[in-house]
Amino acid sequence: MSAPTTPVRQASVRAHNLALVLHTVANSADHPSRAAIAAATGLTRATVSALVDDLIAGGLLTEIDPPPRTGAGRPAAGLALTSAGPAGLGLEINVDYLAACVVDLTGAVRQRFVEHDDQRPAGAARSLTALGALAARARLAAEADGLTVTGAALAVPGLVADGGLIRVAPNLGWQDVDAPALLRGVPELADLPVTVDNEANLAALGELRVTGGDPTFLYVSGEIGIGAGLVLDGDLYRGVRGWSGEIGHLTVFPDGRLCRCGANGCLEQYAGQEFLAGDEPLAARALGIALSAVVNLLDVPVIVLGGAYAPYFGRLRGGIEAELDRRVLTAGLAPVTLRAATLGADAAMRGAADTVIRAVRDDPASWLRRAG
Amino acid sequence: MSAPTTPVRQASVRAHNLALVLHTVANSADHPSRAAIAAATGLTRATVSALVDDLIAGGLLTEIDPPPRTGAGRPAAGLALTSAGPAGLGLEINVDYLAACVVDLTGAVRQRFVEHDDQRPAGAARSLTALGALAARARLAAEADGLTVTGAALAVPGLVADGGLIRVAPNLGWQDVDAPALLRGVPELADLPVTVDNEANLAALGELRVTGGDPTFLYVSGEIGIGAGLVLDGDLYRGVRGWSGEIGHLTVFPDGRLCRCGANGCLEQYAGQEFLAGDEPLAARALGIALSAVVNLLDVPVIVLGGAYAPYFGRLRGGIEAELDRRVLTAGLAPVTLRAATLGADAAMRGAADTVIRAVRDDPASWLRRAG
DNA sequence: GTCAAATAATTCAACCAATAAACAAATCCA
DNA sequence: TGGATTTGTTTATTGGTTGAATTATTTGAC
Repeated sequence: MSAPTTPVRQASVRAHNLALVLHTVANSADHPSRAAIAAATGLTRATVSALVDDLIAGGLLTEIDPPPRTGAGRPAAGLALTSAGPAGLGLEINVDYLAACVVDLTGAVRQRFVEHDDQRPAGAARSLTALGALAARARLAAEADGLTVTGAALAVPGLVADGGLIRVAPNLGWQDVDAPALLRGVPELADLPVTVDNEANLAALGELRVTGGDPTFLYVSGEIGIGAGLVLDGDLYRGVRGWSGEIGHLTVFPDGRLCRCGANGCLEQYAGQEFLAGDEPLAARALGIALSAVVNLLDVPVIVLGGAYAPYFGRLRGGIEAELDRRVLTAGLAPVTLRAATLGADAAMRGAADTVIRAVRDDPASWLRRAG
Repeated sequence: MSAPTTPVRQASVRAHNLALVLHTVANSADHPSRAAIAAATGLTRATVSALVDDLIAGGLLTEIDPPPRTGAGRPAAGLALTSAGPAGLGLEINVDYLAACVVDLTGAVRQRFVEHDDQRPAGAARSLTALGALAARARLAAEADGLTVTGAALAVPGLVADGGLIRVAPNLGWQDVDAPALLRGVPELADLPVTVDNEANLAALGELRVTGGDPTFLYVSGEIGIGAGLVLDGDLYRGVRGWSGEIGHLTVFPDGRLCRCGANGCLEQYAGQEFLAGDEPLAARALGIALSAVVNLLDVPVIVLGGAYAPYFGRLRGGIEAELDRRVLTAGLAPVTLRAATLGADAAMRGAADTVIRAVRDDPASWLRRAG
């Protein structure tokens, strides 16, 4: 019933309006004044002033000294997100690399460490220890730079259950790995809250931040496996158990090739990385069939091809669009936009860092309580 | 960014908490006291008292006279939703019948009119005029009974655009029909806000109310066409343009039978009502393939089979579950529950009425303003 | 160069809603 | 009959927004 379940008190009003002001600054193209924020949000100037004072005192906003000039009247003081303040640690573990980055409140990447190395022989414990070391370096460098890392998120190519337990990551050969526990074993990270999520989910969030445009889209990540991240109205849809987006195992040819999952005709067997290069037309057709299922089911107006698909985009596009045109019931009423991803291999790691930042942006009040 | 966009003031706090109290009463198995509501919501007894007073004054709650007895102490006054108060008018137009019902705040069906008649030769204008007459009778009967009909919702087997425009209803032979405008032509309905939605979407909401259990499920309605309503976390997911749930045109056999939509191998060509009776095993297989796509994509834990599927449930179940087991990647981690719908042919009409009631339940403050 | 107009931001009293604590009401149990 | 107990109401307090008045700082006109 979408039942409201928590009471609201005055403090919640303030928390909401703090987030509202912070979002207004974040989504603004220029550096808005307090008055501009008041006009944009519908709050009074008095209220905005009070809220901005809190946000400045808490180190989330700063006044930009040379304010943007206009006509007559007292000049406005421009406001901007601070680049010294809370930051998110984004981590990624994949078949052939480990990566860590720190992103500040403005979305800028402040630290970035990548270690190319085949992780399959290492095993979960060694991989995560190595990642922990990388993460520790990133964190220390960021904090030396005046940032406060408030949390970490880890992207993995696999199924993640509640609590960050990695149920299975087939291409790494992992099963039932408690990644947060292993990362907490690294002293420099022990105090950080760590979340774990599917690589495609986080990559979708990474794309969301940079595209800025459509808040509803499907991000398809073609690696050895094929995953997808579904962003509905600006929020990642993870599914009830967190297992949404397993587009690689959508059936495209019911009696087709046997997949390692045990079923026949999974998309992965036609458009996975290893099949992609040899036969783009078939891959495009299979992708087109699977993607039309998504559009018919969810009415998603935009599809972003990422991971290994991005470099093949030009060769895949025509074949995919042909299937979409034929198979999407509403294709005649409104077209489906097909785009290549823009972030490349960093998407998941940046999306991971972004989840941490997003938590601060969505609930600045709790950061302010913490900052004193 | 799921950006908050509206300011919050004290009045919003009250509006939220009014909805919170109303929901608590609605979702309660018994008739809770003010103190019980306070305990359940986290509000103080004083606040709950004040809110309840408003809700009683506005005619949404009533005190139940013989209160449920407990041990010691002053006896509690039980609270319940009123059965005299706001009500929703649910309308449905389908190939072979017109229907109208009125549902009160408690969810009880207070009026129900069904007119069996083939609508295909009539055309949109005549069908909607006839439905308007039926709706007018239902409304008058309900208001004679002390109810206030606050709005209407219409279920149609077709694609609906913003504003209630029916883009296409293939089985009725309709195209670009402005249903709200035609209904407003009926004098007894002219003042009612009317929304229009897809039949499967509203049937899903109808099932949601009666099942009460899982707030995330897919409702599949097998009629001549096959539609689906997707309920995510208690809310209907309509898609960006309102065209979600077109599961009938999911591709199950890419080179299979030609569908009237122009594509090959749509589910509808294997599991539509006219194909269903002859060959249940194939229908079950096709449904299983399509439904595993849904589960792989969305991690939906429950699927409800309605419409023409409900009577075939026993014969379809095994075949569908076999495909789900084989094709859903996470089938080994957690099973998918398959259920038959419980509401029968009334589901869409009741779901429609429920959307109206739901609006009052979710925002009682605006009803109170109106009620004075 | 001074003053009016304009715009930005702050101050302050008023209001509204929730809270906490005290109080009143109505029952049970000894 | 009286204490214990639970419900519901009353009252003072707190916190946050509003709106109007005030202060601050610039442009432009004379």
